Amino acid sequence: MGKIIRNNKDLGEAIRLARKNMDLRQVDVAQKASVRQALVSELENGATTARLDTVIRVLAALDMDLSIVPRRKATFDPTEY
Amino acid sequence: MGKIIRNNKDLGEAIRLARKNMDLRQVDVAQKASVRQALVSELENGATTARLDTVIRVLAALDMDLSIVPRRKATFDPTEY
DNA sequence: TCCATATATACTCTTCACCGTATAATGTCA
DNA sequence: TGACATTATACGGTGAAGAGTATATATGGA
Repeated sequence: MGKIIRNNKDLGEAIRLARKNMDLRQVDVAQKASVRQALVSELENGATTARLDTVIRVLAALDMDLSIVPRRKATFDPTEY
Repeated sequence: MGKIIRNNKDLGEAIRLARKNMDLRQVDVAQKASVRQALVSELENGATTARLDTVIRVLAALDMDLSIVPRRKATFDPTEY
């Protein structure tokens, strides 16, 4: 169903996508989640390994939830190294 | 579908449940995830705010994945304060 | 091209997640 | 109840997440 997150790159893509879909700026998300705009930028670019509470707050700002699901084979990604 | 995670308590419960279901000890999970047994204990008890990569590794050791889903109303929990 | 807005990067500082290690507390079972 | 297995807690050390703040780069109109 939802997007599987196995690294910060996955997370960053998901966050940016969700933000664009809601037509929000990084500052807006940052405010809602009580973090810096800089952090949102870093997260979207997969530049940092965030803490769980941070991820949850940012996702909440984007009306998303973290969820735990049984593992399935990852969808094939030719760009993966 | 999967269990929604909105705080470390949610995470801890999910981890412990999954571990029990697989009939594993904390040490086993710890080894698989390359963390200390102590950390698994702390996570299960919601005693710490873990980092995303840690959560992912521990969940992977339990054949689980993190996933992002659109937010829905939380299921009613009478024990919530 | 100039200007405004948006995003990325930089720097110092503080806090805390996690480590290694050890041990206390709790369960389990003969 | 005693021996063993499992889980919880303790403690000093280290690295990095995130804050605050400032500024350097895009990006997009007029």
